[in-house]
Amino acid sequence: MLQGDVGLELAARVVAAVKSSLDLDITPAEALIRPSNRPGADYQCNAAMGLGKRVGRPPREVAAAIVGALDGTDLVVEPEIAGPGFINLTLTDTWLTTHIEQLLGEERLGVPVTERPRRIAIDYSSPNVAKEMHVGHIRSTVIGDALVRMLRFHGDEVIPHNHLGDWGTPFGMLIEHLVDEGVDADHSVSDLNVFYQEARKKFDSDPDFAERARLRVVKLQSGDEQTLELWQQLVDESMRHFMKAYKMLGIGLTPEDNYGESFYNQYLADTVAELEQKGLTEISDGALCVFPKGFFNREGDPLPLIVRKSDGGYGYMSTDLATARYWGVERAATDLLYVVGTPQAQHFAMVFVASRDAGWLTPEQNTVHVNFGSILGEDGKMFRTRSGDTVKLIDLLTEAIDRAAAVVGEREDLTAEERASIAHAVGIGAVKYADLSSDREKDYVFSWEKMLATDGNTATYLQYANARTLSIIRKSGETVRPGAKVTLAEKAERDLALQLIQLPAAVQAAIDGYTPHKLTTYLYETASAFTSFFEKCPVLKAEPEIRASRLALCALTSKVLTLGLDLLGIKAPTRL
RNA sequence: GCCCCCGUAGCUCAGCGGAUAGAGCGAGUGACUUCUAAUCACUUGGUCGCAGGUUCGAGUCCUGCCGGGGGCACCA
Repeated sequence: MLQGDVGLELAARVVAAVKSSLDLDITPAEALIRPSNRPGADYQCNAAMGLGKRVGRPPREVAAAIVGALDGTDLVVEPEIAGPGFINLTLTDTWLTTHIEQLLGEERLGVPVTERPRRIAIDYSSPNVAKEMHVGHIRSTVIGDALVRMLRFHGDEVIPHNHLGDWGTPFGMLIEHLVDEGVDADHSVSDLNVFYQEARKKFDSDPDFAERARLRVVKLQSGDEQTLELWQQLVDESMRHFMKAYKMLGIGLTPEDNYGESFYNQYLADTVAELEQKGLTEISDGALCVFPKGFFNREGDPLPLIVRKSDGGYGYMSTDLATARYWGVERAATDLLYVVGTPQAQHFAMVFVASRDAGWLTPEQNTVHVNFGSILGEDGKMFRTRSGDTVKLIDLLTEAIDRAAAVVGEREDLTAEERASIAHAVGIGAVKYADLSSDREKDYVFSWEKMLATDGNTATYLQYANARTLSIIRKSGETVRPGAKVTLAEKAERDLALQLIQLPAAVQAAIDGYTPHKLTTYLYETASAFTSFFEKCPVLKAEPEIRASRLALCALTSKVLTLGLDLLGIKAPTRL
């Protein structure tokens, strides 16, 4: 049984052919196997041109030598050499059908488990306590969750952590405001945004209050019991809110995954002491700083990470160094992933350099800022939190579900419960998919219309295709069994089959670059290949053998779409 | 001023150094008594920001420029 992608197998064959015909050692990557978009060719090998240069022979001659030595009769039909030296590879129908038949019985649909699992600590979501989650939190939360799912499926040990903004100076004013409002009034923080804004307003306008807030910060940091209790109330209330959003979104984060700023607080003094001990710090403008090499401010002077502020307090830079130290040393993670917006790129670059200088991370340990573009308003400007016009996350999700419900409501053959469940899957899926289906590094213009669209490259389209596959199978009254005989007569059937075997490559590509959109693109193409097949190839009315074969294709399509969507954190309802 | 990211069809976006740059939306024409029309087929649409360079081959790599965005000392 072939594990993984066919492209890898083809590459191995080409490597062997190059060795035997040209006596050259090349890597599988150098075999340059690519899926081909040429009619009639499934894959192509682009190695001959480069090798021709290397051995000083015409590329077409090299291509002919490779083809002559290629041991691939079980896999591909006689390859054809085209243009300057492209080798067109077409899978035999025998191989393709056999492979499809085998995949039907395979839980992982051909995706291998990694042989070298890693321990991956991933920081994502990271909302602020006492602030309601808004659209700006979608990206980190949804992308992070998808990465967790994909990496776990890949076989890695994944440790998610939610870096809550639950500590620091704002909590002085928040706690004082809580005291003013009456500690027992359990509804006092029910609307977190209003609560925060009121506290802020009082802090700015009432010097008395501001002074109390400052004193409260000192109490908090010195561990005053009563203050900690109040603080805990704020955190708990916020967590209830976060969990509500996570539950709606189908995000797996729980309070167990909380590693907020308050958690790292206990490590800050040691972290800083260690930096001092290693001679990496210096005092600048009264602040204790680390100056990682290669970073400069606008005057051209070295740019610091301020590890202890001039007032003796610790800021986010100390905390982020403490996280790198904690996950790199204490938890021995092999990979540290931070799903945080692009604007913080320089900050993370500095933290990574400083952490390596401090010896907390070895060269074998990867640090990746899984950055993503900003959410922009319709005006193309940054969607600022303080603009007052932010869309609340819960409102957005509710709206998305309502819109989906309006369409599902027309279905009369479903129970109210089914309709609600479908509306939820479709609405939430639309929002998540909108965020996962484009290159995460690019900025994102917020638009209801785009986010809730149900046509084109959207979650709804995939869910719809899946529901149709299952509808056919349901109506057939049969269960498709592994090993069901498959034949590929029509072009639409073969196109679909070829698409279905490429899941492993798509998953790997998405994992390699932490780029979920590579998977969404593949799934969209798969759904598209299915709908073409659906239009052209009747299943239930076909002759028994064809019918069985097409049912098998439907079944495998459904498995691929369902698994793929699951890796993205999107539900695939059996009916729509 | 320095650094980072982006610039592909009217719009939103894919595109792994390979052949004639692809989808969706929009617009136009067809297709539901037939497995779900939340669909499909066909048509329309491009100086890949500009100029050099590397290469057998550049949307993709390098340099410079133009345009947009972001970051650049005690907020995160």
